[in-house]
Parts: sequence; C-alpha cells; structure tokens
Amino acid sequence: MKELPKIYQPQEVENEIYARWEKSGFFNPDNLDAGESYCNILPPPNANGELHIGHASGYTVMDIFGRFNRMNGKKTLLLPGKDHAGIQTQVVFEKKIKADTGKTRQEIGREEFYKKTYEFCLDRANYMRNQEKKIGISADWSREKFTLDPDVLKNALETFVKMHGDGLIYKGKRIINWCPRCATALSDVEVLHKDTPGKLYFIKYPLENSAAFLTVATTRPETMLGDTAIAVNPKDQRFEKLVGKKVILPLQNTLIPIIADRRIDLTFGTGAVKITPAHDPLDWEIGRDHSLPEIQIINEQALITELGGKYAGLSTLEARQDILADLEKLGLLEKVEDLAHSVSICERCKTTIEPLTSEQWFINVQTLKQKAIEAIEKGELEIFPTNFKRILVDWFGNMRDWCISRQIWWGPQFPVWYCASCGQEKYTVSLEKPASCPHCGGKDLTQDENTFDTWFTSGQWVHTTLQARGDDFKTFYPTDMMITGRDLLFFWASKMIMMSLYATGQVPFKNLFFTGLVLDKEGHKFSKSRGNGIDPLTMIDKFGADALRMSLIMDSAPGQDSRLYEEKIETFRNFANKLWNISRYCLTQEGFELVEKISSADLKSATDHWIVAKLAETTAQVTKLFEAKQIAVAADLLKSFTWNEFADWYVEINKIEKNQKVLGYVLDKLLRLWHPFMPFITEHLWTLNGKEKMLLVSSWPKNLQLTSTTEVLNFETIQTCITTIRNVRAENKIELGKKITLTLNSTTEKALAIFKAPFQEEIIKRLKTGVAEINYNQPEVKLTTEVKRTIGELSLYLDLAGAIDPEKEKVKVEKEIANLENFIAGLSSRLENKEFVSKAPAQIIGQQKETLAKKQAELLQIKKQLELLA
RNA sequence: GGGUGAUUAGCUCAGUUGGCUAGAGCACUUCUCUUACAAAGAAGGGGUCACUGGUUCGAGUCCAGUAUCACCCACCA
Repeated sequence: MKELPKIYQPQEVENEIYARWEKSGFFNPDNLDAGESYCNILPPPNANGELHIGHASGYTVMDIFGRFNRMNGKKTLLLPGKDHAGIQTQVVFEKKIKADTGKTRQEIGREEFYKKTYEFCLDRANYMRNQEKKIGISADWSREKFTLDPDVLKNALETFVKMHGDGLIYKGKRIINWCPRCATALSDVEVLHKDTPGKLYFIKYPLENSAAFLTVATTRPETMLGDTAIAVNPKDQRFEKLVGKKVILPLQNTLIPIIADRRIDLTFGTGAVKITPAHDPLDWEIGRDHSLPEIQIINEQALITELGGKYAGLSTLEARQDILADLEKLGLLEKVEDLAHSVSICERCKTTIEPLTSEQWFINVQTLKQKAIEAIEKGELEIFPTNFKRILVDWFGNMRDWCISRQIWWGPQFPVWYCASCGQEKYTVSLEKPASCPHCGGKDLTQDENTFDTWFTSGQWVHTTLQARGDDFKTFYPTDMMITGRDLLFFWASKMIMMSLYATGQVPFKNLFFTGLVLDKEGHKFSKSRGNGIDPLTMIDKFGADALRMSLIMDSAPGQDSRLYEEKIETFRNFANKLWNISRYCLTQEGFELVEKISSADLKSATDHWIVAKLAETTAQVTKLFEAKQIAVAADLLKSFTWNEFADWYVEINKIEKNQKVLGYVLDKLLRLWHPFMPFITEHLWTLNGKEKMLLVSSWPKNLQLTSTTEVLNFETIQTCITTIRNVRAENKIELGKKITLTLNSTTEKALAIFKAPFQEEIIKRLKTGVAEINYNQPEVKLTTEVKRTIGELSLYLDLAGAIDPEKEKVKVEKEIANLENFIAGLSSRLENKEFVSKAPAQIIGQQKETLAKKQAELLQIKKQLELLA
C-alpha cells in the first residue's frame, strides 16, 4: 500500500476527480438507470463577470440535493446555463469598451455592439463554467444553455406571440420608471427606494380673479411646469368652496382647475397637491381618472422639454434652482422645510429615476397572477422556508402590470413589425419578418426596436431549457426543485411561476427553496466598494472545495442569511482532514476493505453492536432530515457521529479489539453519507479503498440493521466507566504516567461480566485511563487513598495512592448530593402532580419514572460514599 | 406606513412535531507529540435561551405585547 500523506491535500486531487466524473457520463441522466426522475434547473448566473460566493453557496445546496437524489436511484438532472442579463451586462460591457477602446456604444453602432456583447458573454460563460466545476457541481454540461440560444429564445418569444394573441399584452402610453443613464424604461421591481434628506417647498398658486392664494407643498418644484390641476381631498373642509375654481399656474401662466380626489392625504403638507400627470405615478392615475391633460416637461435625458418654456434644455436640478429663484422673486415661495423622503433609484446604476409617460409594452398580469396565487395556495409547489409563501402571495396580490420593454440594445428584440405606410399604430406580431404588411401589403417593414426585460426570458427558463431537447420536458417537467437566493424572490421566482403556468399549464417546480445571503463576519453584504469579498476560487485553493461547501451550508437554516469567514472554512478543512485520517488508519489495517453488507453474526463485541446501532440511527435521521430539506442539521448530525463516536471510540477500540469487517462496513456507509456534502474527498477515499464503481452513482444507505439493545448498553457502561476515570484523574491532576488501580464492585455478577468479556479490561486500561490493574468485589473500606464513583449498580474505586485531597473530595461529593436531591425533588413532584400523570403521554411518564429511579439509586450510593469519607 | 427575520456561552450559530439538568465550532484554562490525525487527543470553565404577560402537566420551542438590530415592500406631494 502506497504511503498516504498525513494531511489531506485537496489541491492535488480535486481536478482529476472532477474530470473522472465528467468522463463517466453520469452527470447526464440519459446514462443513469431508468427510474423516477429528479430535476433541478440551475439558476443561470449573469454571463458578464465571474463566480462569487453567493453563486458558490447556491450551487452547493443544489449539488447536495442532486447527489443525494442520484444516490437514491433517481434519474437526476442538474441543468446549467447562463443569462444574458440585459441591463446589467450592457452597463458592464459599455464600461469595458470605454476602458479598452475609449468608444461609446453609439460610436460602435447597435449591430456591432450586439455582436461584441454576445462574444463577451460567451467568453465569460466559458470562464465561469470552469469556476462552477471547481465547486464540484454535478451538472450535465451537455445540456448547458444560454438565454439567447436560438432554441431557448424562440420558445420564449413564442410565448410573447401567444400572450399577445390572448390579449394579455398591450402597448400603451403609460407612466413608467425611466432611468436617464441607462436610457430605458424599468419595471417596478427594478427600482430601489433610498431614504434621502430633502426639502419640502411651499408654493403659492394665485386664485383666478382673486388676490388670494392656494399653497401647495412639493419636493420637486421643477415638475410644476407640467401641472394640470390642483387636488384636494373631498372631505377637506378648508378647501370645500374652492373645488371647481381655477388657479393660475405660476411661471407658465396657465389656468388649471382645483379638483377633489379621495387619494389626497388631508394631513400632509397643506392638504392641496399639485398634479403633474406626466411625471408622477399617483398624479398620472388621478389625471387619468379626471381626464387631465399630460404635459411632458422632462425628456428621456432628464432635461426640460420645449414645453417648459424658458427652462427648456436645463437639467431637472438646474431647472429647480432657477424656478425657486424666480418664485422667490415673485413672492410665491412661502417657505421651505426639511423632509426625509425616499427617492427612487435605478437598481443597476443607482441613478435617480424620472417617472415619465412613455409608449411601452406591458403584460396584463390580472389573471396570470391570480393563477399563480391559486397554485401556491393549493400547494402545487412547496416553499422553503414556509413563511416565504405568504410574502410571495401578498406580493402577487399587489403586482401591477409588468412593463417588459426596454430601450437598451443588449437583448432580444420584440417580434413586432411596423410598415412604413401604416406607421406605429398598426403592427404585426410574428416571430419571422413578414414578407409583406398584412394591413396594406407594403413591403417596407421594420422591427420594433425594443428589447425584452431580462426577466421575461429568464422567467421562462425552466420550461424553455427542457423543451429545447427531445423528451426532457416530458421526463422532467414539472421539475422537483428550484433553489435560488431570497433576493430573487420577486425578480425571478415570481415570474417563473407566472410564466411557466401560462406557457405549460403547470407549475415549473414542486419545491422552491430559498437560500439566504452570504455575509461577512460583521454581517455586511459583500461588495466591491467595501472590499470585503471572499473569492470562492481562492478559498478552494486554500482549503479545498469540500471545506468551502461545508462552511457555506452549515450553521444556517433555509432563507436565513449566514456569515462566512476564513476561520469557519478552516474548521471544515480540519474535518476533511479528520475523515482523511480515519481512512488512512483503516487502510493500514491488515485485510481491511470496504464492506457493503454485514450480518448479525459479524457483530462480535458490544462495541460492534454499539457502532452499528449508532450508524443505523444516524443514517435514518440524516435521510429524514434530507427529506425535510434540513441539510445543515443533517450534516451536523453526521459530523458528530463521525468524529465523536466513530473516530473517538470505535477507531480507538479497533486498535485493541479488531473487527475489520465492521470497521469496513461503517467506513463504507460513512463515505456514502458524506458524499453529497463533501464529494471530492469521499470519491477520492472511495477510490483509494479500491472501489471501481464511482461513489457518485453508488447507492444511499437505507434500512441498516438494528442490533441488540443489551449489547449497546453494555458498551455504554464501559464508555461511562472510561470517561469517569479520566474525569477523576483530571480533577485530581494526576498525570497519565502515574498508574492507578481500579476496583469494580457490584451486587450482581451480570454487571461485572461486561468487564470480564474478552478485551474489555485492556480497552479500559489503554483508553487514557492510566489503569494498571483491575480487581473485582473487594470489601468496602474507608476512603483514604481511594475515590469512589457510581455507575448504575456498579461501584468504581480508584486507588490514587495518596494523590487525593479527602477534604476537597468531601466538598465535591456534598455538592453533588445537593444537586441530585434538588433534581430528584423536582422530578418527583412532577410525577406526583395528578395533572401531569393524567395528561402527559405514557412514554414521557415512563421515561421520567425511570430517570427518577436511576437518580435515587445514584443518590443512595453517593451518600454511602460520604460515610466512607467521614 | 406595512411586512419579514433575528435576539441562545466571549464570538459565529444550530436546536426537526412543545418533553428528562440547553448544544456545536472558534476562543479560553489544564494536561498529552499515546504509531490515523497537534489541522490532533483528554479534561474543564462559561448561558436566569432579549424583556413582560399568556396557553400548557410541561415553553428556547406555541400565542400576545414591548425593546433593540437587520432586511424587504410602499403612489411619504
């Protein structure tokens, strides 16, 4: 046998292992034995950068579930891909081009820009794919997709055509969120709100034919250029008589009406609101309901338009300064107050949003969202954590029509055609350019210049990727699992449910699992500006992929944020090393091999029974936790079995009392159980143990046999005995080199028989107890050089040869008696409580009675001990 | 303004349907280089489970309220 290094070196084996997995073809479900299917369409990361720790975290969870299901005999598909990520990629790539060539997108031209961005994305996708492999994701690369792949895209665009046919899509001039920097419309979810200190300006509007004024309050005085009314609440008695009258709009010198609308808050500002339908969402609605004219005074570059009179051409901010100065001169600026309010900004570039009316494409979401809510409420998909279900349902409830057109260049163009003679009013919806205009027969057709909202295509990702290939849709849809960050709940998860329900009539996935965000040690988000990023690749280099995976999923519940820092990854690197060394020990054993099955005849000792029982119990629990999606708890359980039971006890005892078959059996199961979490090291150890069939496709342990309870208890007695002795030594500060004598007394021979079984005495002597000699049933004497301890019906006497302090021992025993008496008092009063006895389940009562009896016996023994001390 | 989550050991966090004296890792203290592992082993100290009520035989766990923090949503002129 080749000498293995003392320390596990992941860097030297991980790449080779991944290559073997890929070569095996088992990432492709077509090569797995037919069976029930399991599918997780992986969320496509944006193909414009590199993998960050958030991706690594998500991939780890997906891969853990994927591998678990594959080992459970499911035809498992993890389908990878990349997203073209419209606005974000355009922002990133424009910056890059500017830096590389000094050119702007306009200088390059639309067609060329699109081509170059496409190449850029493919290049990034290629780069990111290699990063994804480093994490160990067992995805089927032969099915990898990009949102702009022709087959996927065509499918998504067909949905547009179908929706249009069903009257769910309309084109209209409505108020939308406009980002002046990105020069595009945005949907509601792409707008962030940032609390900002601002000013509230009180402006006097002169009443028509009167010397009186009506004062309104506004945070954006420049929009007054487009005012077409003043609104007050109909219940507001202050303005009752003014409704229906007119005011003169200062600076523009036009007459605008005073209207009443219940949406006006009586308590805010002056109670009178200027209405600018073209530049404020609420004003737009009020304007629509009162048939007010819309005057667009801000253009798409955030500059004042011709309609703004002398302010035309100024930026909104410059116009504000000038307008305030002019109002001041006219004596119409009553006062200015400080006001904290929230400003809308672009999610991608943080530029202040200008609400403006614009011709855009919308999806009417009324029935779509209703269907989504129904599906969720009927339980057609389960959501983890469960409380996200209500958040999602509430969000759908408030969802407004979805603006899907963008004016950026990077993204698929609308399959909509205009004819030169028909103009913009009559258009044709068709995937292919029509040969002639169906309205007038004209030949001069041009395509709509709008591009789609990224979430329109990625919202169809699940079914479009599966429909792109053979029977995949039939086999895998609806998919089993979708795992995504909780930050994508509204952007993406909601759209997928809605769009797939529409396109296929079924939910896209049966389980929707949200991961939390990965934060730094102080709880901050990772960000470039903060410079607190943890690069997954660097961490893999340093600690190994398995350690990184473990640190990303441990100590965290679904949907809950978690913190990541190097010390944490280090502890799992240490654990991987532990696993390595357990195996290394096993491999040095004569005739050792991994054992798939054992029979009860193979269990020779109490220790064997114990470890096999613990293994069976752990396996059952871990499996159950997997099904409940509680992988962190599962891994924790597995870790304590591996370390605290198998390594600390069974492996230690194996050095004395050997049963290589059981040792091989437990290691065999352990490698399987760990594989979903730590695929690299387990696969490597599997191979080192001479296995030819890959662990990747080996079966998950189930229905492991249970064993004799008596034997298990017997081992636990030995275990307690050893711990007790170690304890006494440490308390009395006796170094291990100093040998002591152990005397075991019991009234029943049965209790002593456990120790007299083969090897047991040696086990006690060699497991760090420093016991040199063991005697049985010696007459009881005064405790002068000895310490007495009790375990059930067993009494332990440890001759410490004068190394004890009888006074200290006495204090300790008295303290223990008090403690026990206290506990017994509590327990017995509970057992005397009639309510408890009549209402608690029998099992609990039985348990507590047992504990009471045990503790009472213990108390008796300890009291005797005190006598012996005195 | 509405909502969600968090609050458990010095730090980072688990705690699955309420059940026996509440757990882990790191850090800390003492000891040990014992042939798988010092990235280790043995032993230990450290917590009125944020607060106040309630439900219950029994609450870290369920309910109500309070406080602090974080995040999300919102048509706050």
